[in-house]
Amino acid sequence: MAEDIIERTPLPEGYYLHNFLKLLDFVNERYDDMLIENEKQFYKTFTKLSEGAQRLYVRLVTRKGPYFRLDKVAYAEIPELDQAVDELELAGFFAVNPRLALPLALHTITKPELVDFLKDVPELSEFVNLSASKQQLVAEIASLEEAQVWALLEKRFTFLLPLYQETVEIYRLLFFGNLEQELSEFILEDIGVLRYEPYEIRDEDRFFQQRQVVEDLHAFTYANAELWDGLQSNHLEKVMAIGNWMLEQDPHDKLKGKYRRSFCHIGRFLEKFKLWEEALGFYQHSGLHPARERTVRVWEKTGREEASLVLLAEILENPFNEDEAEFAAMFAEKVKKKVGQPYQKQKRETFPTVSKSLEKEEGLNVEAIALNSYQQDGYEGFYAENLLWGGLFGLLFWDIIFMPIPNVFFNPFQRGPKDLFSENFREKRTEQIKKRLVEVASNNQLSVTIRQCYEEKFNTANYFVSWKRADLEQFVKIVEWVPREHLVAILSRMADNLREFRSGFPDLMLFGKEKGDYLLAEVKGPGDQLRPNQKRWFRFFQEIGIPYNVTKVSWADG
DNA sequence: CTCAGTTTCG
DNA sequence: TTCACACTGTCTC
DNA sequence: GACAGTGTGTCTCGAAACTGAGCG
Ligand SMILES: [Mn+2]
Ligand SMILES: [Mn+2]
Repeated sequence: MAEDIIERTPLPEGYYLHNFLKLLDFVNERYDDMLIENEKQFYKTFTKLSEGAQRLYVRLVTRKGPYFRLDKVAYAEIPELDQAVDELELAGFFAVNPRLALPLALHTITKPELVDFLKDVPELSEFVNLSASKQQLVAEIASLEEAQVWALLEKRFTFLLPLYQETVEIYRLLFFGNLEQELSEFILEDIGVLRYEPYEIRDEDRFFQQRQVVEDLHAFTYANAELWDGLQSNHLEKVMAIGNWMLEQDPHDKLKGKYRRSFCHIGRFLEKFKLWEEALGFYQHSGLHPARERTVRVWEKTGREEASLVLLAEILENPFNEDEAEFAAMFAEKVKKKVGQPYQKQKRETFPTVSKSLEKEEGLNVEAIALNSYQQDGYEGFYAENLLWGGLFGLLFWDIIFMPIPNVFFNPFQRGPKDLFSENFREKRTEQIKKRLVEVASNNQLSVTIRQCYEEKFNTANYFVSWKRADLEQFVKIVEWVPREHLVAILSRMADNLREFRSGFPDLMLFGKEKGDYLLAEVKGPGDQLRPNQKRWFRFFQEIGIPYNVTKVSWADG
């Protein structure tokens, strides 16, 4: 493969500063009207610093920190370190020994260093247990007289704190459109990790149109990160505090969707604590799916069946999506039955099922065991699920995904257009998609086409193609074995709404002896059941005549 | 010493 | 900050 | 056996360095 023979030339010294300046320049050029005075001043002052100072600032501002210990900072390409530090402090880019929070400063000191330090300082060591864990030690020190601890620490250590962090974040946000991506994106191509599609970015395409959105997104990103921390650590007070903060915000319309999604997560979290009314409040402010579903369920289990029936009727009238509609249809009958209203008996939906009694094997999941069994039955096959079908879509529609249409590409490091998962993705590319589907239906060289795309685009970032796990021969097998009208039907449905139809594909792709002889199998072990999106694909397969089944595995004794 | 989780770096 | 599954308890058939 | 709720592993670029904890 081509990537094996790429020689990696070492990156030029100070490459990170070069990239940082590229980022700043890109933003300055594009967003001059949106930068505030403070940010423009940052740029002016920064670019006047010596190269060593600039390098040191970028080195540290891109690290986690927030504190750094001067005695631990050393970079071969910054020989005059002390001089750079002085310069940065004088110019206001570093604070030296600012007293932020003790735990943050203690974080820069390893446990052995900390014990060593405490042993020399009887004023502190008499109050702490030196054999405690580091976490405890930090907590104990933090509970002592703060000014005294700071003074003692500063006698032994010098702490650096890069300033203008928020300014740098605003620049990053303006460049990437998010805070997940970092400066390291710039070198991924240089070092051969991956490539980015060279799509066209027009001068007038900007991720942000208003300063307000930049600031609102910045604030949201911070709050949301904290929120997720609270959700994952089961910290009720923290989640409540952030939730209430979020409720008080009045962000730009473009941010409302993000807040609403967070409200749903908060509601679910509060339900776990049986805080029904609080959860309902967040659902009411959300409005996104599954907020109404959760509202109905909470009402139902807290004796408000009548209200839930009214909301269920509203949902059925105007469902948010297929998932919500299916829920409402099912749950309405359940509630009617409960309150003694006439209801329709729910008929169980059945799908073609193959039952297999197989032996459990150490280290193999149920999908692999089922696949083994099918292979013994004479099938050829592999584990497919969403990655394979997504990958196939990504390869066959590559140029359409990266088509240069207005306002979808904003920086050189995107894995797809901004509207990839929006409802009007297809609408905006109607003709191209239509034409491509005709090609898929009729091109008798499709396996060649897919090989070419695979080779040409190998390791190029694409939201749908996971190169690490993609297997060209599997794509080729599908293209050769699955009847084209089936392929077209599946791909067309995906293109309709990539958010809804990128998931729910069956686990296994199985092939018989002759072309056209194939099967999609969703493996279900004991206790597992079909998910709503899996059922939706099955109904679609049924309609089209695509062969599929549920493979129910039970464990044989022995 | 090993081991696992995190952070840095190119 | 997604998707699918494992595991649990409850209810219904 | 269906359904609901809860929790977990997985996605991350990968190698190397660093850190803290537990073990013998
Ligand atoms: Mn699966
Ligand atoms: Mn499965």
